[in-house]
Amino acid sequence: MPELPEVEVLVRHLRPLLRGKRIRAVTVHRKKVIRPDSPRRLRRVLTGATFQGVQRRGKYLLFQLQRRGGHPPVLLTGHLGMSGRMFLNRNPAPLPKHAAVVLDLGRERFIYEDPRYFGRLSLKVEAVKRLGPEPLSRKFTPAVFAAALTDSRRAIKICLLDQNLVAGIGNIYASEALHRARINPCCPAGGLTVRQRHTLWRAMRAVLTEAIRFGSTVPLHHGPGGRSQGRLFYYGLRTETPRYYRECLQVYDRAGQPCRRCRTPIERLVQAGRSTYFCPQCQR
DNA sequence: CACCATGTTCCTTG
DNA sequence: CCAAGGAACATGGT
Repeated sequence: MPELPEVEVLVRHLRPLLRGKRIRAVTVHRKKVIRPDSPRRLRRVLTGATFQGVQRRGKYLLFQLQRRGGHPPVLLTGHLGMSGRMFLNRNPAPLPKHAAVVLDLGRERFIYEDPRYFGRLSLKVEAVKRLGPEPLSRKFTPAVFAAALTDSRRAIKICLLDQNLVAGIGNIYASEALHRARINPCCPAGGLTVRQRHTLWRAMRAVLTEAIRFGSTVPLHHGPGGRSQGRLFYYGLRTETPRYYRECLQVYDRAGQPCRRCRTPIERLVQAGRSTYFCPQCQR
């Protein structure tokens, strides 16, 4: 589930659904996902609080909550890890197998479920404060991006995954952006020309913006008739094509398949223990 | 059984 | 100090 576009689409989906809803009860099924908070503290802070807004910062969801009794507002932060999902359910309905935290909202409930439990739902904000600039914000200019890459001898793909350099890029969109910019993922970041940095800056923003427009890689549910027929719905937004956006990716998870631009087989390599996909022809 | 997976943190080594 | 590499976390898919 988890890169900037997936989180952005989820936030847009949740925002109107949560606004004004009051938390009646908090159930923590997996303590590790609320670390370093305790279930008791989370219950004490959240019970009775009302959702005011939902924002995104990098891959984090930020839930702004208004408390009663003159207490200051509180910020609940969420991260989906590798496999997390957040959604609303009608209240008396079966919980998913890996429900980690459930917020009782009265007639509905908010469910954070995560089979691998790598994600977080907590009151901790330190990691959010350390994040680099938002790649789609106006403050993220080509100059800001170029400056962040100077003097770095790390491979450019590794830099794109560094959340303190730019917030929100993950393994899928790092490969996609580099292919779009026609830059080899192994290039030392500090060795890129000014022109290449500008091209990559534009490619990153284009790839992220397009993914958001298409509803990102993860469908929330299918239209009437299920998977076999009807349209796919991505967090409530109808897609522009009757296909998974995942199938529109240029290189990610396409090792051995022809590059959509030049037909050369896509290659896979491992950087920092993670797969990188690229076209050896288009990307020098 | 093997290997892979949209992420982050911590630890060790150079 | 920086960089790179590996392990850990925990479960599911192929």
